[in-house]
Amino acid sequence: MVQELKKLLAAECQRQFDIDIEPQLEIPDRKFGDYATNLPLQVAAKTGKDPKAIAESLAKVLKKLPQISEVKVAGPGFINFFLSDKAILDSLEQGPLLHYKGQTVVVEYSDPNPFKVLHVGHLYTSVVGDAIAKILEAAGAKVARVNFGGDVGLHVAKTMWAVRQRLGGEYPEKLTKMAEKTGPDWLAEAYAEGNRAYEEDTKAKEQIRELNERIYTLHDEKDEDSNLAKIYWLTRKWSYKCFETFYGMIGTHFDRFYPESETAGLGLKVVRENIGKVFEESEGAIIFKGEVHNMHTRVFINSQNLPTYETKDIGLALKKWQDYHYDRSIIITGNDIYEYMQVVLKALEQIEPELAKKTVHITHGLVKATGGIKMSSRLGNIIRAEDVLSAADKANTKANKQQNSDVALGAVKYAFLKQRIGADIIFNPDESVSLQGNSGPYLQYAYVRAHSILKKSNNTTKPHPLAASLENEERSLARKISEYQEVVTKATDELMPHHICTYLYELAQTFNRFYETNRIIDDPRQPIRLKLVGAYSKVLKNGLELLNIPVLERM
RNA sequence: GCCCCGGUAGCUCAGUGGAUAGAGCAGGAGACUUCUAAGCUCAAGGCCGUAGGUUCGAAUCCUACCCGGGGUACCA
Repeated sequence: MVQELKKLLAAECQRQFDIDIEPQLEIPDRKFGDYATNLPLQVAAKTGKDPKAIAESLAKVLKKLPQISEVKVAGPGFINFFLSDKAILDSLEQGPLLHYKGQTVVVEYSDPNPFKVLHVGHLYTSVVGDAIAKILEAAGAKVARVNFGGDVGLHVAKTMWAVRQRLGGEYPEKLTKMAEKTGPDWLAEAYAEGNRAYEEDTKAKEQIRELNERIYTLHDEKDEDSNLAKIYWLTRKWSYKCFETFYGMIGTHFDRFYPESETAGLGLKVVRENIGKVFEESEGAIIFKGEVHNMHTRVFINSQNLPTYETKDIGLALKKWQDYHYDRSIIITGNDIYEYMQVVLKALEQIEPELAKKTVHITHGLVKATGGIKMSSRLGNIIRAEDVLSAADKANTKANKQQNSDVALGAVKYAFLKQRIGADIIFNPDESVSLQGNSGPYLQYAYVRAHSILKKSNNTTKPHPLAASLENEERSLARKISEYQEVVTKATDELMPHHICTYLYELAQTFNRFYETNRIIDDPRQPIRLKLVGAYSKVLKNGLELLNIPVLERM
């Protein structure tokens, strides 16, 4: 309906004032109306005519429409109007617009590294990335969720070095006794050790660099039998197994994992082909000069002749294209690699301009946890993802006297998703779970209440004609429900799921107010009210599903 | 130095050109005891980092500066 009204206003501006303009309809403070537009001010700016006169003239047209009940001209040239009750009732239960229909979108997120710890930052991007993938799917896109991880590179060599120290040499048989469950933490500790040694001990640094080369070679030669290879493949398997378990736990999945070892070859080939065109040699390395593009220079192939992350990322971009022929490629990472990615994308633009044009890089902040979550110094002062989940579970159990991992998970997800993507996130498990207000459990509980009414009504009601008009509080609820489609569209256009959170919270609040003072079952207005509760619970459920927050029928 | 991100109520955040800047938490007051109270109502709380500028209109755009975080050649 919004679309129709916009179109009509645009046509009217064309007819009356001979200008081409795209009208914006805003949802203002409720007392002003259901919609407001500053169109007259925009028209006035272009034509030099009096905005109030323009407003009056456009208002006349709106007044004639059956879906509009009241139109007012206000302030310096706003038009405010109310929808008719019928128009509102007709627009309940509108699903998301399918404006991504027929498009393929690759969404890359989470990106944990094997051989390192799966930390709270990975949990965050997993939740946010999943929500973005979901809203794109709801808009009709075919979405591929992909995950990029460094199974080769300096950090792997650091871990391998410490593993070798711990085993007293390259003795894979000593590892087989270790349970897969404790393996990942053991590796993460080893990484922290290796990293320290790399920085503090020049001899260790030398050995780590040498190991780095050996690990690349191991891939090139498809070595599975040497002692180092046996250690490598076994520990690598631990990591990937741990990732799968984790994604299962938070209810997400990936269509494809791209280990760096699989993108390095293609990246190297393409970078080498473009030496002299895009890249150049400098101090024994192959670099991309960023300064001409107002960026900084980065090394793509180091002087050991090994690919850096940059080259593997170029390989990844090309692989994704080969695999999916996407219309859009979305990459979600921390903002610490913003400038890095700018350089990589600029280099990609020189090689494959079309791919760079289709790529969007979304960056988010750091998660800083408080409220009883401790950093692990053994892992290098890092908070593990599972520590956050278990802290939330504990806080919920304590606050509500019963354990429910769906509530705890919903609380964590909502706490992450409700904030606009970009700035750092301060996460407090106590607040997200045990406290009331704008939280995941509040929304889950709101759904439970609606569900319980609907369930009860199934047994008691007979079909009845609906009331033709709405009472005040019914109207507020109905109006809020009908905003859903616009909100989801906005979230999809901006790739910002937090808009949905804000909306769902306001919706639940509106419902709770209504519910507090109005009977539904055994009330003369039962039929219309049940219709509203039905539409409300549908929208709430749909919204929570877009965020991948568990929807419960009982709590 | 240069580049990027952030700075809104005691705390955590919405609001990114429109009307009197909104929520939650914490602290204060209250109603009702129900279709699930993890709820509802009311009051209190603001130099929107600072100073200029653009505009009919600025938390929002521009410029400079201050504070916090990040990046800046062989890490990811």
